[in-house]
Amino acid sequence: MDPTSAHTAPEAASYRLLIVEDDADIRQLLDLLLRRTGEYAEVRSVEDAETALAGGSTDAAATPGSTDAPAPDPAPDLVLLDIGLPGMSGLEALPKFRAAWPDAQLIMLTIRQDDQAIFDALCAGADGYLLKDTPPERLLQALRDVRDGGSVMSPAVARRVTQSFKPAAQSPLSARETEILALLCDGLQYAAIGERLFLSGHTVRVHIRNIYRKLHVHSRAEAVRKALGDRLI
Amino acid sequence: MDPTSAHTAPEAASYRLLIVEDDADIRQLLDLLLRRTGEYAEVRSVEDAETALAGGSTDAAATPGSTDAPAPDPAPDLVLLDIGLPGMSGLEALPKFRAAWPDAQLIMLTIRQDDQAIFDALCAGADGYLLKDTPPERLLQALRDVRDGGSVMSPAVARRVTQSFKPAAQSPLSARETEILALLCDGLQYAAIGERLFLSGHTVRVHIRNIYRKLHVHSRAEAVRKALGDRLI
DNA sequence: CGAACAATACCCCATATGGCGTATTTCACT
DNA sequence: AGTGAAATACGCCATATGGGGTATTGTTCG
Repeated sequence: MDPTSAHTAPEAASYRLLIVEDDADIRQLLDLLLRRTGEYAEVRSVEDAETALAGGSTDAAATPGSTDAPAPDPAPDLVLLDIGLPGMSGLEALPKFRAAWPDAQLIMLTIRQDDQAIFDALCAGADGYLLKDTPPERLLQALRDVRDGGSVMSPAVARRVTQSFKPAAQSPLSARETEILALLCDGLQYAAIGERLFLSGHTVRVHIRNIYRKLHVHSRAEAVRKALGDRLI
Repeated sequence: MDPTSAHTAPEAASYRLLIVEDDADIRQLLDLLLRRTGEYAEVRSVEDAETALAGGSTDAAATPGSTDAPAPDPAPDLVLLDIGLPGMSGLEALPKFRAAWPDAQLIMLTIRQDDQAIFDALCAGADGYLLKDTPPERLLQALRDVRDGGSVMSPAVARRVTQSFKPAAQSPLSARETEILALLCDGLQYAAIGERLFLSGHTVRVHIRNIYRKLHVHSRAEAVRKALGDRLI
């Protein structure tokens, strides 16, 4: 029943963490928190993406057990990545991390919760998105969820994401126009749409003309883009 | 620090739950679990969507405090909705619930974790998606997150969702073709694309022809649909 | 070294598209 | 009773589109 122990397998194989966070205080706090759990074979924390990709370790001194041998740093299994980094931003770093460690779980850990950052990160291939105000217990739980093959999003982030799937609140289009727009998105041409709906091609054309006017577009390509982007269909 | 008390405001205003679940055992278990917290002004549980929308209560007998007056059932603030319901499915019920209670949070609580169910539900306007194997403590935490304005997804569900944002693993298109496809999605025509890329319209046309062949489409509309749907751009 | 592909550029041509009209009917709202 | 929007249908016409070719130049890979 204890939520902190649920799903916590008896120390799965070696599992390596990498923290990329420029703020020294937060970085060391995270480093300490995650080390203390004893759940991870390695916790490495660096201050920027360049260092992470180069293999260096900012807080190496905080790891008494490690030798000074420049171990060829095995791939991390999970990366906690800040967005607001000096130099290469977390968003720019995402694809590079993905290329460097294809099997690593890349989790954003940032203060930003605007749509821009969230969807940029997800579209760049982030496997999760946590906010920095996540309480320690929940952060640990989230990382366990990721280790178990799941993904995680802070509730505020999940809200943005679920909202993004919702159909447009109010479409400027009539029911008939929406119906025709859907067929247009399927690539059907005037006559074909007409056959489906038992209309003349002329009528379909008028409808599409009205759709273009209402959506402020001038071509099928733009109409399809807007229809899919704004979830009009 | 206790994760079960974090974010739990001192009994916010009245907050009503509605559970729609056909399995009597599960329904009563949920009902009991949620009532016991004392966090909710009302916990109503019904066995199908029709009953929920009609205002009836299957487990009314389990609510000793309630009178037999047919109260005009105030709108619930949060609905836990199963998908595999007898009669109207949870997916069909979603829009009706949304229409009946525009401000309610509609959270799926189901055993299904296939892409079909998940994305159907989200596209139909679900505010969250939890799996039935969610441990009780985590279910309660999730509902608190929802009450606080967030959304929730079980890790396995969140995984599917985050994956859906990732760019296509391997596109059949060359870099140049991808570039041209992007401009095509913007609604530009041959000549305009050519101007942007310092190409002749003829060349653009050949590229687009090749794109069509590789994507198995025959029109701009289909190409745009596929490009956006498969995240080729 | 040859095959295959990517990228560039041009040709012909039937058809689809989109901008501009007009017109009728129905239905809702004022 | 009138105004407007939606849905139906038709016209003209310049241009864009897509299916079919050919050709040259590189690069890459076996």
